[in-house]
Amino acid sequence: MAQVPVIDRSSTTERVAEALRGMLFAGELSPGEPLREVGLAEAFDVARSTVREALQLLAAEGLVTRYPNRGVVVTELTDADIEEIFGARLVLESAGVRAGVAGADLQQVAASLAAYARAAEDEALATHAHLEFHNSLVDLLGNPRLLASAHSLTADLRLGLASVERVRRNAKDQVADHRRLLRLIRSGNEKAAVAELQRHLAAAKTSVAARVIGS
Amino acid sequence: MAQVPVIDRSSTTERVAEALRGMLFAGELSPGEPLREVGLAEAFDVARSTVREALQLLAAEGLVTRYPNRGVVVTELTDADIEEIFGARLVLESAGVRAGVAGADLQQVAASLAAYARAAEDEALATHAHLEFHNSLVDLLGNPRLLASAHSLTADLRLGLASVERVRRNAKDQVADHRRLLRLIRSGNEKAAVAELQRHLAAAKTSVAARVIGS
DNA sequence: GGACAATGATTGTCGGACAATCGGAGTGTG
DNA sequence: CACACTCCGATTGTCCGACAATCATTGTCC
Repeated sequence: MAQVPVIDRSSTTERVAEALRGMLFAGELSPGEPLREVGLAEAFDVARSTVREALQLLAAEGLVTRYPNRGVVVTELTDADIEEIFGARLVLESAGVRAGVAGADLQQVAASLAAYARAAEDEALATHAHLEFHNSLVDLLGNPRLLASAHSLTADLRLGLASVERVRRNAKDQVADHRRLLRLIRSGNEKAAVAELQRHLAAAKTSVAARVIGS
Repeated sequence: MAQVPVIDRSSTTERVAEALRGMLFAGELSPGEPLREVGLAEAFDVARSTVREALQLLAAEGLVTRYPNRGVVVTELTDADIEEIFGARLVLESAGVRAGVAGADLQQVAASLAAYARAAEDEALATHAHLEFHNSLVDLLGNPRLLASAHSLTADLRLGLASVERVRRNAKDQVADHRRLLRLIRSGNEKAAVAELQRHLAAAKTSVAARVIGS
């Protein structure tokens, strides 16, 4: 069978959810902003029930929060949330790093790092590529369920970051930071690699917390 | 304010989902069994849209699986699923064990073990208490998101176990097994504690796999 | 000024409707 | 008999309209 054009077989609900995800990550919707069912239904020209299902999907992913009888709002990250997210990431990613040190194939991690380096100039792309590198560490465990958890965690973070003006450090430095981590994994020194990851995440956490809180 | 009876403020959707969860864990619905929207709507005497929302909730939890245009069936665990679940549990629970060795408060773990010991005689209760003990290990990390992941993993397992006749080992032995793990955590020997957990989970995995596959 | 009642907006739930899709039964063809 | 095709019933996906329940807010009264 030769090249066949891809047919979109997704449901309306899924397409609405995807559209909202895009708006969320693009920062077009700010944390705390209410998402009204009727308004969205009219805007997308779909039925209210379809919007409800899409919102429930996003709620399950943690991107939006449902307040019973009062509607859905874009999830707002508290400092406790940020603490939790980075704590969970440390658990998952350090497990991935250990797997890497123990011999898991690092090809995908290297590819993610290269993609990150290429995207470093573009703000929006860089954030995505950066988090994908971290997720690729978790993927060293070869466990789809853990990878899904990691994706969920980083998605929540993107949510908080999208709406904030980017005062990021020199992009080159950022990439170099991650290159060092990969080098440590390759060196086989588990202690050092995990310690570097921990240091990196701790720094990122304070950076994120400073930007998100009180916004 | 004196004793006030608790008012059920849950939505109809949530109550339907809870009812289905109960039936799932009780084994009244077998893996692979289709859940028809109209049938459930009539059985619970609610609207079809309400059933749809409840099913979407359960699908997000992984208890049921949605096949587009063909409906929802009780999730069937393949051997790959079991591999994944136990792999993920090892990551989460070993992280919890490390936190315990490092000094996290073990009171809740001890309480879960005691509850397990009390419930050991009743088949259904014991399964639940057993998994709650393991979840309490993850809770040593003090991270609600990781605890939620652990709950999701063990819930999926209960699903597979509920429908299978229980050929379990002597309950006393089971409890003693876990008591040993707690003792190792208290001893402060990280290596030994993690190794014991790994051994325990590996044994459980083969036991579960033998019971679930080909059912 | 604060308890309280009226109001308006929004969600939660219901019922019915219909097109799209799927699996399977039946039919024909080689 | 194996295979391809068509038709059909069952079920889901999506839409619409309706209404009670709930909440935040505004306005009222003492």
